[in-house]
Amino acid sequence: MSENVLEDMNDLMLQRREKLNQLREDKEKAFADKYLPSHHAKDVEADFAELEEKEVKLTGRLMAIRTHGKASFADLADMSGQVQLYVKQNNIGEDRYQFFQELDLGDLVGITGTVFKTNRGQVSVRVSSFELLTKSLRPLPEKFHGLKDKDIRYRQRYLDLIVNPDVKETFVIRSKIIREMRKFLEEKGFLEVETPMMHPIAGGATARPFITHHNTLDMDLYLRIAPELYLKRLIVGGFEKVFEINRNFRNEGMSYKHNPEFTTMELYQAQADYHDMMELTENLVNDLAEKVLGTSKVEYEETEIDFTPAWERITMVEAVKKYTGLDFSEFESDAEAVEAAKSIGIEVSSKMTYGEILNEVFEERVEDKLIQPTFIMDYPIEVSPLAKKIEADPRFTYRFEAFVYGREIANAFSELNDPEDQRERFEKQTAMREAGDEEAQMMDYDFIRALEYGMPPTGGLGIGIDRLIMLLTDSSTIRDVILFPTMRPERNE
RNA sequence: GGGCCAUUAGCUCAGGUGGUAGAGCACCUGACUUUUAAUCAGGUUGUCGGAGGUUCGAAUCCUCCAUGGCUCACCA
Repeated sequence: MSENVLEDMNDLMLQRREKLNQLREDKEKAFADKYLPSHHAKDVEADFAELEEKEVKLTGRLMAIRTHGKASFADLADMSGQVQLYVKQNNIGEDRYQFFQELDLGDLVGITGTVFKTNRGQVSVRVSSFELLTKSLRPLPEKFHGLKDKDIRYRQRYLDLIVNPDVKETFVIRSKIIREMRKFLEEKGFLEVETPMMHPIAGGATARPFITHHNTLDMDLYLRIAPELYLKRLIVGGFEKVFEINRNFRNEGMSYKHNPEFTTMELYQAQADYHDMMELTENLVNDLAEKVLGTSKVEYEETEIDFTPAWERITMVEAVKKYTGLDFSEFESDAEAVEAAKSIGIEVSSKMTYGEILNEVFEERVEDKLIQPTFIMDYPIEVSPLAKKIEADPRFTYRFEAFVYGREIANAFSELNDPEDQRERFEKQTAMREAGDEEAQMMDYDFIRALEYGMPPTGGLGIGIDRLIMLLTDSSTIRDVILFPTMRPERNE
C-alpha cells in the first residue's frame, strides 16, 4: 500500500494533529513508555464486592466522554470490556482536569482510582490520576451504530475490533475452539507435527494450487493444498497418531464459505479405519461445543443443530435413494446411471462414469438437505483417489464426509495403503490432468515409494476449521471468522 | 467469470418525476460536580466513488471504469 491513505486528511484529523503538536510543545508525552494495569475493566464489576473503595490501575481506550462541568464520566474499554470512569476536578486538580477535557475519543490512557458505585448503581472508578498513553490521530466510527461498511471492516480489522465488541468475541471463541481441539487430541495421544507449506508436488486434494518460485533452487513450488501425503509419510515412519492444524491454499473461487487460504486440522491414526474416524469426529465436535459454548445444541441461522453423538450414518447410495428415489445399487452400467440422472433433471455428460454421476446427483439433490450432523459413507472410487476401496464392491471406498447445515465439515477415510493401487489411481488422475483437468492430482513417486516400505492400516480425518467455527459462532460468512480475509488491495488514486 | 444491487459529511443514513445537499452521532463554543445513546443553547463539516455524455441546469438520466455486497458457476 502506498502512503496515499495517510495523506488524505480531514478536519477532524488535522485537529488531532494540532493537539499532538501542542502536547509536544508542552513537553507532555503523547506516546508513553509503559503503564502496567492491576486489573481489567471487567474485573471491576465482576469483583466489585472485594474491590469496593480499593485502588485499581486500568489502561484502555476512551470510548465515550460525558462532561458535566467540573466532573466527567468516561467509558474506558480494554480487552475485557468497558468500565465507567468518574473524573472530578476536586480529585485531580484544575490543571489535570483541563488536560482530561482536551483528550479525544480513541485516546489510550492509564488511570489510577478507587472503585465505587454511583447513585444510579453503576460500578465506576473514581479517578485520582491518569496519563495519556497514546494519542489517537484518527476519529473513531460512530459509537452507537458502530462500523458497518464491510469493506472497511475487513480491510481495517483493527478498527472493526475497536468498535464492534462481538467481533472480538468471535475470535476469542475461535481461539478457544482450536485450543480445546488440541487438548482433546493430545489427551488421546496424538502428536502435533508441522509439515511443509511449500510443495514440489501439490498433492492430497483435488484443487488448483498457487505457484511460487524459489530463486536459489530455481524451481517453482506450490503452496500446499493439503498436508495429507506428508502426514501419511509420518505414519510410514512409525508415528502412530499425528495431527496438524495449519493453513492450506487453493487458487479457486471466493465465496461466503471459501477463502483462498483456510485452516484445516488433519489427523492420522495407525491401525484405525473410517468407523473409528466417525466416532472420533462426532466426539471431537461435540466436545468442542460443550467445552466452548457449554452445550451440544447450537443455534445457527435460527436452526438448532444438535451435535450429540451418535450422528446419523448413511451411505451415499442410500442417501440418494432416500432423497431422489433413484436406487444406484440397481444400476450396472455407466449408461444406466446417466439415464437415471437425466430422468430427474440433472445434466450429466455421457462421458461420466457411474461413480461420478452418483456423486453429482448427491451434490445436487442431497447435500443441502443434510441439516443435522450426518455422516455420508462410501464415496465412489473415482472421486476418492487416496481412499481404500471396498473389496466387496470396488466401485466404492471406505470414505465418509460429515455434513452439517448442508455443508461439509469433515472428510475422512480408511487410507489407501496398497502402493500398486495408489500408483494406478495416480495414473488415472495424471491422465485426467493431461486431458485438461487442472484440479486432477499429480503423480507423487516418493509417496508411492513410502507406501512400498509399508504403511499400516490407517484412518485419516480432515476438518475444515473455519467452517466449523462459522457453525459454532453463528457466522454467516467465512470472512467473519478469519481476522484478515483475502481482499483486493486498496485502490490508490 | 455471469446476473442483480450499492457507493452522499469522520461514522450511520435521508435525499418522488433533473433546479446546485440534509439528519443523528462525532467535532468546535458556552452552561452544567453521580451521568450513561447525558442534557440544554449556538456553530463547522462534502470534488454526492471516478471519467465522459445528455441538458440552460445532474447526487438524480445514459455510457464506461473502480470497489464492495448478494447470487450463479468452480471449490473445502
